[in-house]
Amino acid sequence: MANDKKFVEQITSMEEDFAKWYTDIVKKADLIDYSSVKGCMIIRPYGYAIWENIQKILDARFKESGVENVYMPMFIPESLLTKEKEHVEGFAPEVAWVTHGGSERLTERLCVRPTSETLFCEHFANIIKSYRDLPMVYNQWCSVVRWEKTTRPFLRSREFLWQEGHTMHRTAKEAEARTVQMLNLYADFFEQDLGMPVVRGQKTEKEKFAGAKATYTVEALMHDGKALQGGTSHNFGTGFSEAFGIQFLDSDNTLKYPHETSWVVSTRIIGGIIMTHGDDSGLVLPPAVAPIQVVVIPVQMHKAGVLEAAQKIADTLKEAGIRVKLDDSDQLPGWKFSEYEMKGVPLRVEIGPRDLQENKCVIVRRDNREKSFISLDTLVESVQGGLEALRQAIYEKALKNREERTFTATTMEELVEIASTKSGYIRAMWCGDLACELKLKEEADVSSRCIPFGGQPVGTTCVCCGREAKKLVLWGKAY
RNA sequence: CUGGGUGUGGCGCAGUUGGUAGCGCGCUACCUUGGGGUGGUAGAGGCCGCAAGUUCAAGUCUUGUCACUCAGACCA
Repeated sequence: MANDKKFVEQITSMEEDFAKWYTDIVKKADLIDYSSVKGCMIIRPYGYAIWENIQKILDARFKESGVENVYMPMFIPESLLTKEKEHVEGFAPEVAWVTHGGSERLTERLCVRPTSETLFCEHFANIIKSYRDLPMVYNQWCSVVRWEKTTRPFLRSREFLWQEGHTMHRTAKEAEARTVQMLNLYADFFEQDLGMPVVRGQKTEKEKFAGAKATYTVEALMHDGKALQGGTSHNFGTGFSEAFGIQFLDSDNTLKYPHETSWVVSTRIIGGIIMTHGDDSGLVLPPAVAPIQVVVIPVQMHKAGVLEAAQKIADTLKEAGIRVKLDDSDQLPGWKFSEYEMKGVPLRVEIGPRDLQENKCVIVRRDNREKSFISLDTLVESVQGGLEALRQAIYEKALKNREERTFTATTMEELVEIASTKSGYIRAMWCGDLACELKLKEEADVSSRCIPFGGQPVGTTCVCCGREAKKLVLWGKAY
């Protein structure tokens, strides 16, 4: 039953204006509302449910890997924040300060946490005494505040939700292993659950986290060819330990500094989901995090038996552990189709009088709108199969987009040419010098996204200066 | 922070040489329709972002300010 009718236009098309398309979706899919404080957004039930699903999946995996959840205060005294030099320099420009309690001026101003390394470190210094106290593998789910100049829902807001893991280890080797372990955990989550292909790699000195020894990243490519850092995992070495005087007595009876790691994902990944999978009809949600995985829409629901049949379908799916919603509101079916497409519900089940007689229903996939008529006897299998097929299809589509948008440059002219005419990743060799990185920014307006793990060299000399190069870097424009 | 755009019922907009606010969608009720936003009837809803100024009179002119938004710089 081919359907070539025009679909209702309710949002700006991607082609026309990607940024406007994005904000249209965020609003029309009921994910957020703006608040009276610039850059602070209200995450509405549908948007928050996505975050809750993300939390549920990640939290379970964290705990499987030995993570314990804690909660740290939201205020950091100025003296504490400034203990690690690189760290404070990285964050000072964008922290919000509390200067008064009631009407009284505080003797020391407090910053609203932009991140909690310093708080964790202060605490670790108090509780770590012996090698027997290690490793310490903590995480917290909270919000942080960064006074950004320009803001965009999910992508850059002044307050945002995240998780921040902070761990302390006896040896450098163990800390490095944890850093990589968490990076891989994120990568699996992105690829398997969110259907977002990622590149695992290391950040350059310039792009790494303030105070870190090494920063690893999973980089995703959005539909418009801009990169988004999905998750990040840092190895701090002993830098913070030394700054905060965290020491433990090792089994050889000498005092040592523990090795620290930190790893983060934020609500920004919701923006990533939108910009990876969405289309001109709205959101497309990966089943793993979709608040509603299947919507059941009765057609001619006042005819005998229709609503009952729809209810039975919903009940059957719910029993099978599928998140299902029956929409028996008095909106017209066509209206409902558009509504749930905007909200990115992966599968739609239609049931009407015609299907009843034949013990059938219609399943429609959100990503390609393919309709199939299925027997009610195999409903659960068909729906599960449909969800799985969609999961794979959106991953493949995103992967194809990335492949089509990954270019290679061996000369500066080539790189500038690509950067000015195309949008995506540019693979190019780099000597490791900051000057060349800055020059690429200057001349091609690209930044280094990461040094991919196992990246195959595309040459032997730096694309910028011509000196010997060993590292392949993915360059691009980022959110 | 720099530069551009926009602020008028919930949303999208109109509003002429200054004369005291209108349209579409949505919302409410009823009818109708129902496999891609059905059609109709009757309603509710506005200190025109905020503050000064000019004027007999300001949505309209002036200045300031705030917010949203886009493009940069910066960051998850």
